[in-house]
Amino acid sequence: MPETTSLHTIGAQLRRARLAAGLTQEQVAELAGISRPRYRDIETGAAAARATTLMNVARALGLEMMLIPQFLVPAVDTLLSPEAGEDAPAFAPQPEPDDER
Amino acid sequence: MPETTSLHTIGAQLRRARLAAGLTQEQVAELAGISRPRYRDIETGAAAARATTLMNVARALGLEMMLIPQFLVPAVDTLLSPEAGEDAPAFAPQPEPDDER
DNA sequence: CATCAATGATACCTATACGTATCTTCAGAC
DNA sequence: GTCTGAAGATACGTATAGGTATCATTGATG
Repeated sequence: MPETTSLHTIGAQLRRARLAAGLTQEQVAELAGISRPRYRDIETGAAAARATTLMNVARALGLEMMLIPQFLVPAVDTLLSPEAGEDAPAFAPQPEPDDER
Repeated sequence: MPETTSLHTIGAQLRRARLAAGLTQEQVAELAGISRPRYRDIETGAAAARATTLMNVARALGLEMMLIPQFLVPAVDTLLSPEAGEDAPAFAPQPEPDDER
């Protein structure tokens, strides 16, 4: 997976969280202590923020950055999608809402 | 929490994962596509890597970077420490092995 | 129509992550 | 003792994240 894709994935997740919280880019940027153009770059995947910046942005949106052992990722994914789970094989491909603008 | 602390926390986690995998700094650096001095800075918390760099390093160590809703962090923490859990309040302060060198 | 807020986008400057090279320190092995 | 590998540390040049300012576009509202 090219890392630009990873950036887009992270950005899309941030955007979903931001819209769910009813915040503007400017508000999130201020909460995270960065400028709006920079937050925009992060959300659109145009730039790779520093780890500390990403953590600040995530926290501003009620998210926390964590490093998860790969073999536990499916279990965590199940936690993240309450409605999709229940009788899923716990290793489901994860439909990915794909809110790509 | 000052962000230098966050960097130290991440670095300590990477170090634990690296030692558990029996790898040298040089090997992890090469797997992650960065130089040894740079990996060292990340592991010691001396520098804030880019998000993409951190993701590459994490993957080299069998970890995955994820953004978790804060209210789910305790649940995920429980997943991460199977032996510590069981009868813990699920909101335990997490003893933190504190492998700081 | 005009107006305003939110977002997309560009340019320029500074701060810093990153690569490369180099040196030192420490712990084992011999 | 020497030798060797892993890790700590520094310096310098380049690439890029981040700040500030500015303009354009879109959508809603009057």
